[in-house]
Amino acid sequence: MAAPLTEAAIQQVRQLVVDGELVSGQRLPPEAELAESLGMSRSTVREAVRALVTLRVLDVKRGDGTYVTSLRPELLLAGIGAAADLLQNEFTLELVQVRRILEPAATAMAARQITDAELSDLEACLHQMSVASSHEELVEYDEQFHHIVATAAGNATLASMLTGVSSRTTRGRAWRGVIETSATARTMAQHAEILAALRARDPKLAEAAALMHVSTTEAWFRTVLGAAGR
Amino acid sequence: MAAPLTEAAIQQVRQLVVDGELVSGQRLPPEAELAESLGMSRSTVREAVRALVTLRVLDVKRGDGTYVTSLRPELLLAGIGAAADLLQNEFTLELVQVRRILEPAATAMAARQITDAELSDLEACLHQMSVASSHEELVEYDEQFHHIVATAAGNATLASMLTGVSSRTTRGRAWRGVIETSATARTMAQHAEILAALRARDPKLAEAAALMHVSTTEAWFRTVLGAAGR
DNA sequence: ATGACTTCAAACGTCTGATGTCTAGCTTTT
DNA sequence: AAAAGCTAGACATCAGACGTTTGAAGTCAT
Repeated sequence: MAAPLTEAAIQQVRQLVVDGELVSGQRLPPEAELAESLGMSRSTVREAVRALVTLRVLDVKRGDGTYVTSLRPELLLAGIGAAADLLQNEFTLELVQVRRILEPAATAMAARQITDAELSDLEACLHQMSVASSHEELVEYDEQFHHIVATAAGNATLASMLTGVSSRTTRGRAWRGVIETSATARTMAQHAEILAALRARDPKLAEAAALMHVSTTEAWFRTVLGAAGR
Repeated sequence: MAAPLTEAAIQQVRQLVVDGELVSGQRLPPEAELAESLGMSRSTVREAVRALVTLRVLDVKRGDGTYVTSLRPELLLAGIGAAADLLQNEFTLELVQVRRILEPAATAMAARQITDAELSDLEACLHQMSVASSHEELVEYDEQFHHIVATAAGNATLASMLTGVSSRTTRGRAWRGVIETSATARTMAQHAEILAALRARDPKLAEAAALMHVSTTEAWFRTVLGAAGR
């Protein structure tokens, strides 16, 4: 049979992490040693390490060594965002649908435990959006707004996944739609409604406000993709 | 500044895919040509290719060439499952919580459009589970059951994410709990209830049945992690 | 003794070139 | 025309060399 040595190396090192023989923050043996102990050349080990770096399991510090990352959800699930950007148009609506499920749930959770500091941050975001002078700025603070809400839900895994499905490109396209349809005022109002619900610590209301917001985005994509897409 | 050539190569090739210059199924130039056109050595190009293979963007066929994958959600989001297995115990509960959000929603969607063939498959799974003779077999058919439901929801992106958060290790641990607490009969009954709701094409009921099921799992993990975990 | 500067060994980053192995497609044979 | 064998091209792996960066030990002036 074939000899996918690199793949084997990836699995072996990965297994060391799963089994707890390599813990978060720990330093790996130098590439040369690893190569010898795994019975392969340094090039092959490097390819394996590169793969695990891509998965955010390892972190290489040049001139120093290779370390195991914190293995936190924010890192390991960051790939979702990258993946979302690569999905074809065909799946844009699917992404929004997932967001439609996650965002209301997360917003409801946030309503139960959001801090005053986070509420202030949200208000600041809202203000920045209202005075934004460029499309990029608008998207930037919109992203920040939703990220704060997701984080306030107190579930890092959920927050990472939600952030991932709300990738920047999708968000950018949605805002272009908002502007084209002169719905900026309405969208801003929706954000204000979400903030108000959170401030009132009203989970049900927050859930509803978030659903309204995502649904607007969904409707926009449905018309665009339905008309031009295919 | 530093010269992360490999990283640059990854981004460049990735950008070619995003920009549509490399479409799904297309073959890339040979490593040698790529190296020359990107102005770097073959080793470096290989590391970049390896990274993109890990992300399931490229697929290397030895002796033949390197191709762009289908870029479907099942591929690009498969990493979620791998990531879930690497998450520390600390985040197990977070994963279950996400599943608690996604699974009822997906099950409700499935109730609206599941096919008769899929219903038959589910029944077959259920039967296999009832006569399973080993722990592995049980987990196997349980996994299959939920995967069919997720797929029947008609959203490949959602299905991939749901499958990802229901990683095999987590599922295995949950079943161990089911057996330890002699709750096998009850768990089987819950699956039957989900199937019944789907068969009745009753979204609300299906949602409720799925929520009940996931909540049982969540409760189990809460006791285990609360007691021994820390 | 303290702080800043210098030196240096270790480790990663990149390149080169050679050899092994596999695949697809063509050629030959039947 | 179908099956067996052959070959060019492409990936897999290896070995070795050299460049760059980093952290820390060591040095020196204050």
